[in-house]
This record gives sequence, C-alpha cells and structure tokens, in this order.
Amino acid sequence: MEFETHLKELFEPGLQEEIEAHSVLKTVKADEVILDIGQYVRNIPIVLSGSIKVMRLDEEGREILLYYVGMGQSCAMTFSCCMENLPSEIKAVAESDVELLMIPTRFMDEWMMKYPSWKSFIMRNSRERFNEMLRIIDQIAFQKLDVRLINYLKEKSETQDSHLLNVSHEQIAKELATSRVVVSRLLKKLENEGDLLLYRNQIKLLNKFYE
DNA sequence: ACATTAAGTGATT
DNA sequence: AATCACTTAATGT
Repeated sequence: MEFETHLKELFEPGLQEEIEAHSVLKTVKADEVILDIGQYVRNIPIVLSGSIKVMRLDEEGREILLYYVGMGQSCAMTFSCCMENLPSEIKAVAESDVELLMIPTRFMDEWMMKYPSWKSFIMRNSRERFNEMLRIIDQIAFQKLDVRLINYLKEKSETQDSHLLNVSHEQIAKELATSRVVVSRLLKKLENEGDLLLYRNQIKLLNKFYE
C-alpha cells in the first residue's frame, strides 16, 4: 500500500517504527462523520488516501466549510485541541472513502521532542492550513473591497460629471479605510482588464467600466 | 540636477 | 487584505 512509501519520505526510520507499533489503520466510508463538535480528540489522524472536509457550524446550525484535509496531511485543529485536551470545535466528515492512520494523542509531546521530522510535520501542517484559510478570507474580503472601490469610482464620476477623476490612490485608500498599496493593486487589475486608465493623480474611466 | 511625492512590486504575515 | 521594504515614474523647485 502507498502508506509505507509515503511515510518513508516523511519520517525518519525510528519514528516510522513507532508509528507502525502504535497507530491504528482505520477506513471510513464517504459521508461518515469522523469527528463531531464537542467530542474529545483521542487520536491524531493522518490521511493516507481520500480526503476529509472540516467544517464548523454557524449560529443557525448551518455548516460552513473550513478546509479539506488531503493525503499526507493531518488536521491542524486536532493538534491544538488534543494538546490542551479540549473538546473539538469542528466537525470532520469523510469527503470520499478515506484511509486514516490514527495515532493516540499521548505520543504528541514525546515525539515532538524526540523526532525532528514529527515536529516539522506538525509545523508544516499548521502553516498549510493557516495559509489556506487566509486565502479564503482574503478572497471574501477582497471581493467586498473590489465592489466598494467600483462603487466609489462610479459615484465620483457621477458627482464630478466626468470620466476623468482627479484623485490619488492615497485619497481613495483613506476614504475606503484601506491602504494605498491595496488600492493601487486593485486599480492596476481594473486597468489590465481594460476598465480604466491610470495616470498620476488621475483615473480615466472607460466605457467598459460602466457595462 | 535634486528633492519630494505618487504609484508599482514582491515578499511576508 | 495589510504591512514592509524597495523600486520606478512624475513633478516641483
């Protein structure tokens, strides 16, 4: 099974033996709940095949997708939960049929000290997760600002009754409560898409902008 | 020619 | 998205 080959690249020999000795292989069918909110984490899962979706519930009990955990990855939330022995804040469901390697949480501390590769595995996972969620948040926030900027420009051209706006990126940033760099990037994107032209202290809105 | 300010970019968090 | 650090372009003196 590719479980062996995959782990050999990831962990040093001593740790591989420990994993084999202490972990339990578990297979989960698609749509099966692996970890529910409020449950205590007893095992650190490592996904060998398939993928898991991790979500949380909002006030109305609707499910919000946080991220997917794919092969060779582990769930970052379980790390923090099991360290402090706190109940899970998240719900994990098998997206497809999944093969999991379940490692009892009691090995966390010990392996952390003993095996550099375990530590970097945990670190890498946390970082990947963090970056992925950051990207999602940025996309949502970015779209909001994108719309706000476009509305701002439309309003401005209306009140000034002109397609040529005399305004600096810095001024716009101030009005939209953001940074100049962000405005510059957004405007640059609009320029590349052919919606407007940029000059120093001036922005020319093209016909395409109003479509 | 030199200083100052606006805008562009890449990398990081 | 925000911030930093740095570059490049435009303007003013």
